Amino acid sequence: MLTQNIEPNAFTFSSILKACPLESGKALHSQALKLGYESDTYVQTALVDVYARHSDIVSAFKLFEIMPERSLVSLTTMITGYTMNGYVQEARVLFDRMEERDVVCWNAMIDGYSQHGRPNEALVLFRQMLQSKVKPNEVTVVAALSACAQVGVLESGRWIHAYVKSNRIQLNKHVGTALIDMYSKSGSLEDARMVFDQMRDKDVITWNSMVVGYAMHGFSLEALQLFNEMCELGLQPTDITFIGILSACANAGLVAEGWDYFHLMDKYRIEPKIDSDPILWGTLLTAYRIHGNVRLAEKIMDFLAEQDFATSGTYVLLSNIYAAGGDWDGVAKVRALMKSSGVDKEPGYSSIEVNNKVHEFLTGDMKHHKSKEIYRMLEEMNKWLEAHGYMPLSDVVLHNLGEVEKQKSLVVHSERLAIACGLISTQPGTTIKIVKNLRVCPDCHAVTKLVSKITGRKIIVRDRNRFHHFVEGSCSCGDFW
DNA sequence: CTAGGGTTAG
Repeated sequence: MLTQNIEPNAFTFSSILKACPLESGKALHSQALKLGYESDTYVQTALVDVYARHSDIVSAFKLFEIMPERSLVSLTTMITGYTMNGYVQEARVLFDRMEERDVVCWNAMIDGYSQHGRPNEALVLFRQMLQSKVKPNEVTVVAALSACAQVGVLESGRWIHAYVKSNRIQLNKHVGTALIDMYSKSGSLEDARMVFDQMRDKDVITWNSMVVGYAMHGFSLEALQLFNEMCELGLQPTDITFIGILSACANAGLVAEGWDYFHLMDKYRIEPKIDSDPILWGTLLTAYRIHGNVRLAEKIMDFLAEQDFATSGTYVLLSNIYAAGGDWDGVAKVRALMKSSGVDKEPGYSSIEVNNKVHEFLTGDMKHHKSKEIYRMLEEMNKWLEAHGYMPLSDVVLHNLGEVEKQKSLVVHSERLAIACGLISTQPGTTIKIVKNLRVCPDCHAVTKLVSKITGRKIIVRDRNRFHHFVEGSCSCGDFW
């Protein structure tokens, strides 16, 4: 166009600016200035978008600031730009100042929260949207379902599913996959599978989320079965599919099959790749915990601290390695190190959803309005455990306490409080679902197995990485986690 | 003509 000496107009600029690399964006920016399109609102908005998409939030904001008129679209573009780069609060300030809001702008804000680890705020905003006169659409429910999946709130997720049905929101690929993901992360594989089976228009991402769902729950054979089905249908598995089935093989101890699938990756031209070093080091530390190799664990830890890879999780892991060997000086050393490096142990909590309300528990929490009954139930549970000859696994407790105190502190682990709450507030025989922010501790794992046996209840626990289905005294993870 | 969706092990 330029070589033919035809002058691009504002529309040309804004359309080319969509999906263009940063350097071309900059070039187009100066072109637009030369041709006098700098005050065109479409061009300006597209430029804000280009800069924000390439993490140049400063340039984006500079442009946004000098725009003579702020339209709904330009404000939404800036909100999206902010949230894309993690400036969720700044986005919210703009959002709150808007005089009118349409569905896209609500979606941008809700999704911004959801994609940046603030699912509860996403859900609060979603409820506010329902009160407003703007109707949610497919995009809204996908963002809201993703938030439900993160928090693990099955009842709220179900409500949104019902809302989809009764408000003529199309159950397209995106909505369907979000539903599958929400159901499996909220502990209901049955519902996830039901949505999966009902969907007519499935793509590889839909299949992946079902495969990953099965793998996450420890249903390895189902995951492999589904993988075979998708291959027979001629679908090309992706790296995520392989993550799902390889972890399924690992959890089920299917070593030979694991290698077969690993070699199959070649056929689909998928390169083995590792994209998160710190987590891999954490895995190595876990292995050293299992094998009690303190010296190597220390070496790794020094390295991690040096590289700024150390997280509260890796410190706690090292501390547990010391604690398991009775090295309380080591434990104290790690504590001091955590303090000096400004890393806090992430407080563990467990939550349970009862009647659409989420009840959250910290260790030793007394804030619940039914605390008295919950603690009475805990005592009851202890009696059951004692009668079954249960020995507490007190090694796992982080602190240097006497044996009696250690056991006391195990008894009030947040997971046990949540289970006690579930036992007193749901019908006998119903499944109890718990969500935890950390990994399950070995003691709580053993206790939950026994409680499932004694009460005849199925207890489903979602921890930081995966699901545990406790049924009749055993767990779907096969005690491997 | 401008803005917005889904899956991710250890």
